[in-house]
Amino acid sequence: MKETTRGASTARQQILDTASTLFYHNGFRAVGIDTIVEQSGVAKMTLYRYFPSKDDLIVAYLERSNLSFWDWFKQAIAPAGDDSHRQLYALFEGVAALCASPQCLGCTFQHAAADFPSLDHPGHRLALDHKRQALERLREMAANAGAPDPVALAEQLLLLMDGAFVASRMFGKDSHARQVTQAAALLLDTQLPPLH
Amino acid sequence: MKETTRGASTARQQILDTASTLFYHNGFRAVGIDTIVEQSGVAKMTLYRYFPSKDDLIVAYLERSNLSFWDWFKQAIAPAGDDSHRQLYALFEGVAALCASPQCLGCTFQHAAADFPSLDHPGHRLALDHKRQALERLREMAANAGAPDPVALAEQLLLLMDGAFVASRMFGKDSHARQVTQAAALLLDTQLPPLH
DNA sequence: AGTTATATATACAGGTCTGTATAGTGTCAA
DNA sequence: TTGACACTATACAGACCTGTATATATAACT
Repeated sequence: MKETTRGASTARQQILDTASTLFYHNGFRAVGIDTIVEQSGVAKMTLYRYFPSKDDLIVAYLERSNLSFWDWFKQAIAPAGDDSHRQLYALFEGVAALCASPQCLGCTFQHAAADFPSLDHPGHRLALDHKRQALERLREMAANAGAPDPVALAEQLLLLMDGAFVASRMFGKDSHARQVTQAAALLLDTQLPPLH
Repeated sequence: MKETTRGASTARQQILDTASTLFYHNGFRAVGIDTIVEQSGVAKMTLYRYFPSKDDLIVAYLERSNLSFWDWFKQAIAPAGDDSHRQLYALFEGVAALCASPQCLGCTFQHAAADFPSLDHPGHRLALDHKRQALERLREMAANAGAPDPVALAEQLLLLMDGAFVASRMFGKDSHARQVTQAAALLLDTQLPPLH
């Protein structure tokens, strides 16, 4: 049998799209199910069919956000080809550009960790997973680029990246997040062998 | 007339202390007035006498948090004496130590900005004010230390500091926030004239 | 003793929240 | 035509939220 009819998947998509915007802009606790129902144009029972609880919806949103992040990540480093050193430069140019875009409101995983302090909550757990993935990916790139201590470099770079997202959330598109490129470049220049 | 009797000020203090812990741990929206009333041991009407609305209580909390931060700041740079260059080193050793302490749960102004996205909300406004003060203070120190571009250096350092607080909130006391000292030192070494 | 200010206890109004219950509509396929 | 399925519309339960109303107790100062 066809497992999804046309209407079924679009309703779910519509709910998730609406919830994403609302969660990202207003925070998880500030957005009620009723608001998502109204703005998505579906019936409440349809929402609860696809997402049995609000937490389930939050989890679906965060999982999709994680995938979106890695799509963005790949695209940001793509111009640098296969050279990890250049990829890291390109990445932090991408971060600055992202934070300068008007629709950027910081990192949703930061907000999830703050909104759900308990480590048991799936929101906090997914936020942690996301940051661990970021650390691992940065470590890998740093190692490929020849860093003597790739773990340390990756951790320092993630500090800058998260700092940039904080700045973006607080100050908007004209924040000091623009300095992330320069700061990352200095860390890279000091801890990587020179570009050949 | 004496404007405050003994009991009056301790009740207000008790309310503010309790609210501080709860807001910092659980977030602003997650904590209800009734919870603060219960845990502080005062009557609800007493709370509303000192703080006519929850927003007023939040404002009082954030203003006191700002003062606490600058107390901590002064104490963190005190061992470095009057030398701005050494003060900046000491500051970021202090940030790493703070983030490594078990009671650290990140920066409450980050949480305020995320919880209250509207720039009109006093919570967001106070968060912005706090970060602007931090930028200005760092710029001043960078200038005193002889930085050719003190604004840029201050902005880069604030990225690191906020990144460290994010790490602390997410990962707890054993986070990559420890790398903030090393990263800041590299930025300082590159952008300040050498220590005499 | 009497006045005033401070704090308590408790109940409640009116709103919002998550999640459920119920009944009905429209569509597609056998 | 019948039945299965996705979706809609609406009402509601039960909890929690902010803020107020009311009546009372306590303590200090005159």
